[in-house]
Amino acid sequence: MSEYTLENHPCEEHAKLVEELAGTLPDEETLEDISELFKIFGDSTRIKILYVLHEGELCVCDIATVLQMTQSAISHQLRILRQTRLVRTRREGKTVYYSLADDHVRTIISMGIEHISE
Amino acid sequence: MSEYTLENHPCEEHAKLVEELAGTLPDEETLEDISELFKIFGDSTRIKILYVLHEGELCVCDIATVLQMTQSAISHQLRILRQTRLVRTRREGKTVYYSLADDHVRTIISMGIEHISE
DNA sequence: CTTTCATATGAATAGTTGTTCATATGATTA
DNA sequence: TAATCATATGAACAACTATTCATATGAAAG
Repeated sequence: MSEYTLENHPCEEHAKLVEELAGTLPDEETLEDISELFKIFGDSTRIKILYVLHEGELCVCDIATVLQMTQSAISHQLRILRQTRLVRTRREGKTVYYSLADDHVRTIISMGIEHISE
Repeated sequence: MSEYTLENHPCEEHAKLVEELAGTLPDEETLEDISELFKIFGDSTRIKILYVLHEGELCVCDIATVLQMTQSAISHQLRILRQTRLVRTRREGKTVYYSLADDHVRTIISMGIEHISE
């Protein structure tokens, strides 16, 4: 027995507050989506990719060169960024150019940088 | 051979741009710190904890009750949030109250919510 | 001092994730 | 059509992580 319920709650006085909060909590799916979004930013390779795309579009091999990583590793990460719609692609012959999907991504990165530099 | 260098780069025309970007990229440690920060937000349990603390301080067992999880699981996650200075603690007898460390945390969560609702 | 309560933590485990290697796809050029 | 180039992807593996269970700590009450 270690999972508390609203019935056997040990801090009796908090019961009302707890019940209220349980009501205001967004649904599981939404909270899952939010954490999934942040999970994308929680990898230094992906942060680096997003950072270099900050300036403008780049092709896959250019990103690999700048970050000194293999084309495969970069491509795998770009797939994740593409699936979560954080980056956009543009094809030009054999080359595929990647760029940030919108300014939202920029803002989130800036937010992280700001928090770190304190 | 799959790791590109500035020397054997296949997209000759991009060489200059690539070299420039390599220079503007923040140092490894900073980028690691930023991704580490986002990694904290990349777990739904921690997001939920931060969300319920949004309203005000709560003790460990109250958080466990609201989130319908074990005290142990919550305590482990609170340790991570404490170590990364995203939450603060205040002791009152046997009870330990947790609250958000600063408004920065609030802003980041709002950011995530905003991005999701599109 | 013993018991009880709230919280913290170590060890174990199951699930997840990032990179590598090999190979496939899809577009250009010879 | 064959060869080459840029990119994508599947499988495998190593590293990491969140939860559970058992137990420890530390404070209050009896």
